Amino acid sequence: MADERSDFIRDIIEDDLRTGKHGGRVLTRFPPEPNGYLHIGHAKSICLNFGIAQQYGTRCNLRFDDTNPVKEDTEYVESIQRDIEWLGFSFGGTALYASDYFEEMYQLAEGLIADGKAYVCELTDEQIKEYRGTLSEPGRPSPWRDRPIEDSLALFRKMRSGALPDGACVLRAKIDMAAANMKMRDPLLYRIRHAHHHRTGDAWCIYPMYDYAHPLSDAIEGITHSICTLEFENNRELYDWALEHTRVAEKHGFTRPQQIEFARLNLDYTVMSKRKLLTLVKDGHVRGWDDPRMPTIAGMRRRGYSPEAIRALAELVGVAKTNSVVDIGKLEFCVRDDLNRTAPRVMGVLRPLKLVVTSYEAGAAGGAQTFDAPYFPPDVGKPGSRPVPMSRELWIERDDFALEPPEGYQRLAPGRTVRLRHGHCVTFEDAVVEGGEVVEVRVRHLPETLGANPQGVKVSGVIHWVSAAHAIDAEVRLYDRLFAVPRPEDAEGDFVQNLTPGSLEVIRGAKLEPSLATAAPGSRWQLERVGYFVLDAVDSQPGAIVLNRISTLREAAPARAVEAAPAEPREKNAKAKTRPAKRSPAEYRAEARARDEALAAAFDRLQRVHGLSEGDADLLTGERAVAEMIEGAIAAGAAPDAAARWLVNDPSFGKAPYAMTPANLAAFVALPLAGPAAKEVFAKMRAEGGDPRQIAAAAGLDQAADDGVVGKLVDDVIAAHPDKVAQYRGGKVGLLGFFVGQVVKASAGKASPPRVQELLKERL
RNA sequence: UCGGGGAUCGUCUAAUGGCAGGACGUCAGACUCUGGAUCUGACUAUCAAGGUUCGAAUCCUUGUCCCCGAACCA
Repeated sequence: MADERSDFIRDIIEDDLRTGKHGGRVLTRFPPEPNGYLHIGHAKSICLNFGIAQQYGTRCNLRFDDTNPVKEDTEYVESIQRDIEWLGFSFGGTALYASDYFEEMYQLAEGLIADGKAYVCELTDEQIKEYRGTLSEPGRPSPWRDRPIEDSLALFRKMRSGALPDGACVLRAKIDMAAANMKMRDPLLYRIRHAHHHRTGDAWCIYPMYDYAHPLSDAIEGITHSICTLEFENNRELYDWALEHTRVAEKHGFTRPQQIEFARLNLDYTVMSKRKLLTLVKDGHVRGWDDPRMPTIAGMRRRGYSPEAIRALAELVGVAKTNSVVDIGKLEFCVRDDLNRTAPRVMGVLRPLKLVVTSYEAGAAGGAQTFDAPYFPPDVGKPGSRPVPMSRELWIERDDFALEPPEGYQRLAPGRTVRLRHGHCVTFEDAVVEGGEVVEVRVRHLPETLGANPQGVKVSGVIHWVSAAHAIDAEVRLYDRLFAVPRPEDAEGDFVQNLTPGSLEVIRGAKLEPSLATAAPGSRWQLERVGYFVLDAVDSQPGAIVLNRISTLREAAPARAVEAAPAEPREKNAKAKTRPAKRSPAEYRAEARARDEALAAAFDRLQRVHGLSEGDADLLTGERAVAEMIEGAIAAGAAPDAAARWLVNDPSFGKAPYAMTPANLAAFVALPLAGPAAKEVFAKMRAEGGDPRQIAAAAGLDQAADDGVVGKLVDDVIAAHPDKVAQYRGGKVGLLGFFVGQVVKASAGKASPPRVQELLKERL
């Protein structure tokens, strides 16, 4: 893997490696819950986590997140392992299980209780919900929150002992019922579940919640980068809380893992949620989890998609934090791109029409002749060929003959000559029509046209064919997109209403060339001019071949059906509608001034006395610290507009308290500093305090470089980039910024950019 | 008492104050014993407005839109 692509997660890992954050270790994990089949969205995550492990020469743990016995099953454990290995990744043959850590998690929970960090709560689930408050209202503490530690400990042990029924009580973290992040309002750590677990059997009747089990599992294994999807952003604070207060990583001699969230894969014309996929299976809209129309790994495998194609898609779509919906065409591209290079070409006719070559001898063998046809076209450059028998009676595709050809039709029609792929050219003689339908076409072959074009005759195209006497029959299953609309989950009503009505078409009398008789189930082929197909791994038998269409060939414009996908206005989702409106920072500042006369007075003064704009005055009077800073600086002699500019454009505005004094600020704005140098000094003064003159002097920024020095740097930069200079002189004036940047960089920030620009313009 | 994220060609994704680039797609052409593949060319973007700066996709402000969070699910 020479040019490994990067992304923001790999950037973080690189940084951590550089700084030695995890002692140079990298360890990822893929943590599915065994409650469903893996789908293409999981594939992206698998490629990410296992891909990183490969790239850094480490391991990715497959860990089943099996903390909810009522939903989980070994059937899923097995399918998940199979799918990961099929995708081409290795987890060392042994999967890990969160349930293996139940005892340690339990002990750590007792520790939390002993530290006063957790308590047993006897509120009912309705009460817990009620006490939790809402998005815009704080919660109230549970009456059990401050019960004695000993009581909680005894009760927790009783929970474990099995003496308590489901729902009697739960273990909760004691964090903050008023936290703005609802995940931190005393979240549940353990609940009672008298249920049989697929691995631990009946050993436990209490089970840890995800938010507790997950960080602990990561830490126990020594995971360094715990990569998950965006919806867990709110959980990160709790993830860190659990690590901090159990100190579990430290107990295992590891650094604490870091949770990083990325955007899950969404594909248009597809649904991806486990619940909806389960509905499709259970309600019989598809033939099972491995139905070739399903976006499951098992479905795509049966459809004939290769692991390489799926990995290529993951590579193609990249990793970022933007919610996105990937064009399903990208998947199709990856599939075709892979198959073009790997699938041998053979011939097969889906909807047969009899073609009689009258110039051939009559009889069963029909003056048989055999062509040696290569499996791959020259551009693919792979070896191999097979014999293709030819005879008097052939099958051709019904679509490849037209009595009245439409414009641009490059196939057989009255008066025309076409090439039989790998064989002769044939010229139309006659068509037999019965009941308005063409039932037979008669042609004469041109003997000298094997490997050569006929003299003086136009060849209207190339069509595929199969010798009728030698053909083998096959069932062909043509799959289309499962959903007819780009976003099946968006439309109101049930998503199954958006199913494509004929997403599976079964053709029974297809005719294949005889070489396919020995093809292996699961093998992939291109039926030339028709598409890519795979012998169905389940239903295809020797003598009774079943082909699944993996994909059509890419079709050029004239043949392609115009598919209009009108962009319906998206409807806001139901949850978004219930969310309370937020107030803006501007509203908060206005409220602060209404509350605080001093702020209101400053707001007024800054505008009327010091001449600041209303906008700046507003920003500077939202809180005391800022108002005092600007007014203090002005009192110390600072120009009001300059001081205001620096405060208002401060990247840390409102994020951190000022370390500088108003006098520092006043001294700063009086300094003859500009450009990056000024920013550097301001940032340091703001963060650490101190006299800006000293800061500037210490950094050597108190004096701008003189023209002589700058002039030399300009000459150096011009000499170092002759190609850019040529482009600039050729009219690419945008490059001026590039040159200025180079010179300023070379001067370590001392050159004055406006002066550099002048000098550059003179000399370019 | 609301909090956390996000917005760059039609789509996905780069550019971490200095040339808005790549891929998919679309269109046009070349080539072709697959209407495939390949090749060439074209197309199209920084959510909006203000500000800072020699220079802004990137920094600041305001606004708009989207996603996530109130399971004893993960």
